[in-house]
Amino acid sequence: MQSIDFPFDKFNFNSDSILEGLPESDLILLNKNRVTHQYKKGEILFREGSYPTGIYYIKKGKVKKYKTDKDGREQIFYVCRKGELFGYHALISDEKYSDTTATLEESTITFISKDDFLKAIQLSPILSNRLLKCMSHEFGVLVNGLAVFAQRTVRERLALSLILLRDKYKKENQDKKPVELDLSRDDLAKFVGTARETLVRLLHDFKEDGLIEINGRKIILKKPLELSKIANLY
Amino acid sequence: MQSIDFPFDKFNFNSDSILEGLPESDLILLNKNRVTHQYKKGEILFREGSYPTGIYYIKKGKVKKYKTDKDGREQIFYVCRKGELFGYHALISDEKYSDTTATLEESTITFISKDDFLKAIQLSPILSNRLLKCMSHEFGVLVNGLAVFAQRTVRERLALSLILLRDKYKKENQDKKPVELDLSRDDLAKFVGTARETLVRLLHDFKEDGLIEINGRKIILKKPLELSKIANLY
DNA sequence: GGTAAAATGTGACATAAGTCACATTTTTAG
DNA sequence: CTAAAAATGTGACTTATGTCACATTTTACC
Repeated sequence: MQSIDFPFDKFNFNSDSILEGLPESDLILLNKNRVTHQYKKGEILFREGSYPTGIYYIKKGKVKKYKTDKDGREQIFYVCRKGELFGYHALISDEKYSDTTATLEESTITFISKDDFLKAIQLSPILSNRLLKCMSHEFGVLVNGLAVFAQRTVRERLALSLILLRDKYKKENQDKKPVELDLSRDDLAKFVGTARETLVRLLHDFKEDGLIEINGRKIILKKPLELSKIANLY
Repeated sequence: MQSIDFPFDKFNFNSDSILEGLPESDLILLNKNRVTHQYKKGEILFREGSYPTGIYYIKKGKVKKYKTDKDGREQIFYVCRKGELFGYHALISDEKYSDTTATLEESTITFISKDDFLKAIQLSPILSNRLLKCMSHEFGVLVNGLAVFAQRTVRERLALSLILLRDKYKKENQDKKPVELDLSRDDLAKFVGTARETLVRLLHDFKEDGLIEINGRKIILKKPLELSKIANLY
């Protein structure tokens, strides 16, 4: 298997770092009223334009964050995996959600109420500093994403997307097994930012060139290094 | 003149709010070693990939924030005007700059050193809270920008860009005079995310349709309302 | 004030990528 | 197990937008 040296941090939020190893006292505050809930695939956690009531933590599963335009076209701009926190921006800025978030697969998600979270921020400089650091990092990630959409071709974006998603679909303790991307062509197209038809054709080109393997809906990267060259970022 | 009800906040950072009316004690900390400098048009304040040494505040003028790709293509993703603060993300996240920032016109800019700024954050919960709020807001702004690049046509993006830039080029105490966008075709093309040739042709279409007026490099919006319809956002 | 350099504008052409209309395969549910 | 629904794949066609190669206008500067 090709190993690959890729700057994932330029494209990944780092929200795991917010709660990880937080002092017990802070965790107690946050966990006071937390509720954990099981979601089926495709369930919406919050919608763009609605008001936040709390934040979410993924114990198991994955969610997609996306925008829907006037004509109903969906653009996925981020996929959160296990361990990530989401939904805190709108809450902190006291605004409506700027995106919609839905599960990509069956997921277990913990909800922390608005009051608990805001109180914890006020009382814990550690938490507040971590949020500052995390959101500063996110700024760069989104700017990089924006540049990709503005400057790269669909083919380049697909190559990049496959690399980024492989990282998301990596399972722990399964370093031996190849990573299988398990999402619909539709969702992949919405992540890449293209039409499903175009996506399908490009996938077959990549397969022809031996860069990927396709098993039904599942995609396995055979030559991530070549793909990163096609992404043409650096 | 057409008045226009447009959600500018969805596309503008709000960094003015960070320092505005900050307690005197905090300002003293921040201003301890500040230096104000005059810049000519086109000067670079910092480059993507370099390490931050402080933050910047615009007393007069405008700067563009942009990414340059492998092939040298520039994508402007934000224009800061008088009163805005910039350069704090990389500093807070302790990372390299994710973009390059350069003056768009002759500008007067104050520099606050890294140490002073970081110390002020540690000592002032007000400042730290404002930064949190501001960066949460910026998240939504960048997500909106990303969606625009992923989903809107060049024509739509140009209409939107003209509306957003008019707001940036608005002069205080000159509500009577029409706002003149005074930037090069090249920079406008880089902001819209298109080729200069395409931009020029679309501008002439808009002129034909009476939506804008062109005086040399200067552009005046005659029908912002129509333009906002063309932008096709809501 | 005149000349070089930079910025702007235009025509011709190429092409990446979207759309539409179906065929085929896979999944779901009764 | 089977029918219906959803997801996937394919061919034909259109078009928005980029590229190249210059003409023209504006700006800068000795």
